[in-house]
Amino acid sequence: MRKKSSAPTMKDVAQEAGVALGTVSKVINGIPVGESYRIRVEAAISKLHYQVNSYAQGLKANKTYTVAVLIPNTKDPYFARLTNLINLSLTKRKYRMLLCCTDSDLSFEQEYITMAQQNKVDGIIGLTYNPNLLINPETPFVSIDRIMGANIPCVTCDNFMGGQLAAEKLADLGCRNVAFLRTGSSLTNEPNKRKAGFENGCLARNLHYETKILEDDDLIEEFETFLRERMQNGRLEFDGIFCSTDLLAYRIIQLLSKLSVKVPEDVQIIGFDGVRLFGDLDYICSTIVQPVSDIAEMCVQILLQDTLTARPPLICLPVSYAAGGTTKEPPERPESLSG
Amino acid sequence: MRKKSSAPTMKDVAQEAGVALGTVSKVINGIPVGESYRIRVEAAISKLHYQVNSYAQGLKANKTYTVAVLIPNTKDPYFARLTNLINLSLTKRKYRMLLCCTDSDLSFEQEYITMAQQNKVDGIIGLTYNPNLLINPETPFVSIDRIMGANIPCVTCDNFMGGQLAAEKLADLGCRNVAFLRTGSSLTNEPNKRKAGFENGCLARNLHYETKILEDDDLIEEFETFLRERMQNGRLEFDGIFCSTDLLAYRIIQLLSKLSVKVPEDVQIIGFDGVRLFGDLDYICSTIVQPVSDIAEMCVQILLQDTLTARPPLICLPVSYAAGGTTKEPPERPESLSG
DNA sequence: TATTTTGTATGAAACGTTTCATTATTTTAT
DNA sequence: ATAAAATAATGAAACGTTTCATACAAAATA
Repeated sequence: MRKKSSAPTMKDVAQEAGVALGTVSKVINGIPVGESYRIRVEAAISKLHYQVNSYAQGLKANKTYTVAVLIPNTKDPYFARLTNLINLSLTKRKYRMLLCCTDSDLSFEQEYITMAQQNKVDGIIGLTYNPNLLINPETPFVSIDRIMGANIPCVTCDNFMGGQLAAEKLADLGCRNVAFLRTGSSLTNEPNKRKAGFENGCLARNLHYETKILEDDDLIEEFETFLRERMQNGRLEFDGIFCSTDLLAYRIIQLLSKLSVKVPEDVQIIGFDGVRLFGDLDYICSTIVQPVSDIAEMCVQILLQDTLTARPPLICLPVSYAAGGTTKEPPERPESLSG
Repeated sequence: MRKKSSAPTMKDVAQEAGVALGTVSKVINGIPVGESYRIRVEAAISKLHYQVNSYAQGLKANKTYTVAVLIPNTKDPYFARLTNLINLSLTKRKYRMLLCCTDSDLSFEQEYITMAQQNKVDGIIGLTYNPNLLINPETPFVSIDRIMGANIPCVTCDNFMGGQLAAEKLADLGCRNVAFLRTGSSLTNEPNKRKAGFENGCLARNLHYETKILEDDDLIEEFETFLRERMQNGRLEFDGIFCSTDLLAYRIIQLLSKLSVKVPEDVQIIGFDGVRLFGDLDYICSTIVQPVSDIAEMCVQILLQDTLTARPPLICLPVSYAAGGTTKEPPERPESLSG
């Protein structure tokens, strides 16, 4: 009689151990059984190299211990860090993470949500852009930075306060004439409040300000035109710039270097996100730091807590400021070589 | 009679449409059925908002269309990029990616491999460090940068050639006295060949060289001691340094700035990996660039191809050099603001 | 019209678990 | 020693699919 070629099942284990199916199940799930039974079952398991089939388990339990995370990409260090922290938080709770980089393809976002509803995952954490996502209200969903609907919790940082903080910092550092730059479309997403907060802060400190927004991410060259127009005799009329993200800040700095404008001597720059090199070395620019650990933790906590008690639809976490060399202060060096 | 509260099943659809179970299955799987049947089934599906339960499918098919990716973290931009590209490549093939950041916890690596063997995933792509991983030969596994065993394919770049290239570049740029620095333990992983390649290149070009290796990643401060010892009258005796990774290069540059050694004027530095800011902006240092797209693509290709024909156990992809401002050449600016 | 062939829908069985009503055994009380 | 109660193992049924042998109807042939 040939040995079965496919993987051993609980039935095989039961037979080998000379016990019933239910007994094997109990041993596997840590439910107490008689000493002698447990020993025999364990022996059979290791003899046969038995492994549970989690699909059969999932079929019964309708629970997968898997969460889908939708994120534009992992190349942007902010997203990469967020992903890493969400993964950590999920792992702590014995959950697994199915990662979907939606990149520019908005249809991926819907596809993954559909998948979630096919029981492949227990819930979704999504940083999405597609404005028409169909989310079944039965599917646990936590949104990052975008308000999706009345019953879908959204975790974000205090973007308004962040904008305000940027204005105040620039004022404190001696700026009198500042600009706000942003790329990306004007969806109903929370980060857009950075602008309002900045304006509010400028008014409070009596700062003259101007705003320039490019809807299309790819047309960043237009900022060059904008900045050139604001130059006279090789001098930029702004002495401070607040960029909606660190990525944008970095590109603006490149641009300014091309225009021979010095940072931070001629113009001070503050970004947003708190991006660091290699995740925890230097800040790449002075920046409003998102509490990325807290955001990750909060998303997971809200998603996995089964109590569906009334909860605030919007969880807004505090931001902070960090000097990163693009303002007239000594940059902070988080935990590097402080000898 | 109350409506069932749980999600509708194929049975419900069959009943609603007045057809057999098998017919519903066919419609769902795109197998031709009579026009009138198909229409009725489709109507029932949309009426009931039916979604297939992929756990039941998985149980039958023993196939999950999911691949686990084991990676230390996503904070390191190189890993983040690799993850992103693997995800892209998997998505193209209709596969999903279960991401596991193993971080410092080596036991996670084994846990995920066990999981794969419980049919939660169809295969694994792993960049692992745990030297004692137990991999069932039945489980499709592709290793990155580490040779795991005779029958486990390993994808890597030409690390030896990379080291050689670094030496040659430094020689071409006028260096006469160079150093190789590395952190991390000396496992049997492929990247260790960078050292041999570098030494080989130095010998070929008649460069004087020295090597300093720190087994423990956290003791990077010891490089400070090392470099201080190699200084006389405020002048470093090396005019070129090759670092085993861009991360290390970056930290060495910080260190040198503290010692008032100028890069690239006093000492030229070459790293390894090809890390760029935000994934595709500037190189953060002059570097040996890994063909990260090809590595990702190759891993997926090898993992998913069902033909188990004899294949080379080691796939070695070519590297290239890129100037990034830490050597005496104009840095390359990949696709940024080339106005 | 009777018979064979072809094409297509049917639904029971199987995948590998977990659950729980039933049965067997041991312990305690009388 | 017997009855009752407590404890623990048993294995059939169910989870929601896919598959495939069977049944049926329509078309083709005699």
